[in-house]
Amino acid sequence: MRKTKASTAVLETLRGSSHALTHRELQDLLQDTCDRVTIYRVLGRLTDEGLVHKVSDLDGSVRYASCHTCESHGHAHNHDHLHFTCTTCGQTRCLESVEVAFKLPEG
Amino acid sequence: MRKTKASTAVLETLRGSSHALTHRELQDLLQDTCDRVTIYRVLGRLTDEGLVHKVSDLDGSVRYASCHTCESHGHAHNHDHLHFTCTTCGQTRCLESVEVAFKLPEG
DNA sequence: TTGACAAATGCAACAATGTTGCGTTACTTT
DNA sequence: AAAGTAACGCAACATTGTTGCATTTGTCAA
Repeated sequence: MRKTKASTAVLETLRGSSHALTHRELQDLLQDTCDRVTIYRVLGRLTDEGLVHKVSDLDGSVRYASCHTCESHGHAHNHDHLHFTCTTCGQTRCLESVEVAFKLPEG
Repeated sequence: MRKTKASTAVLETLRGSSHALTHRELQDLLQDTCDRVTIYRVLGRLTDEGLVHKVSDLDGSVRYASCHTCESHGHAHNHDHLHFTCTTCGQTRCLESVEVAFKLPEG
């Protein structure tokens, strides 16, 4: 993946945000840095690379967050952590250090 | 909420399905029973009433499932349970009896 | 440093998903 | 059976995401 104006802008914006951003929010923040199609493509690549992860909210809106804890792990890293969405402000953020326990049924 | 051809058809279809369905899948299953806009509106009402719940998949697709365990509880019931998505067949279903434990951080 | 190749971009067009307005239909209640 | 309103169909619109293709721009090797 090449380092371009668009890809660095998207990644920087996500890294600078405390919470997960939608495509629309990124588009607004990036103004005329690049085309909206490019944002979709950059997000796709960043997600593939594991630098960013895709979160879908309870209401169905899709958000992206930079991968703070696992960004150096390359392709095989995992994104397993909770996401917390505030029902008041609507912001979604990663809770990377909260552990979850559950037991899946047989089979 | 009135009992109409569309609302009963949607609810029956969801109840008859072992897994959560997208709007598109419902539309295909219901054929010419009603308009696609009506399906959206029925799903909205059923969700408000608590007869159905909305699940958004990891990939961002929105699905609906009938509420088996809590459908008689009316407005104040909760939908708290896990959803399991098979990465092979893509089906999503409710795991209503699996308990989850985690500890939210202070504040 | 330069030239070449492939990756990435912009633009236009399209596809899919979800929403709104409005006149008409059909549940439900009295 | 009549009346009132919720729900419907249809058309139009809005938003979100995808694809094709010609052009631009990183990157790597000579």
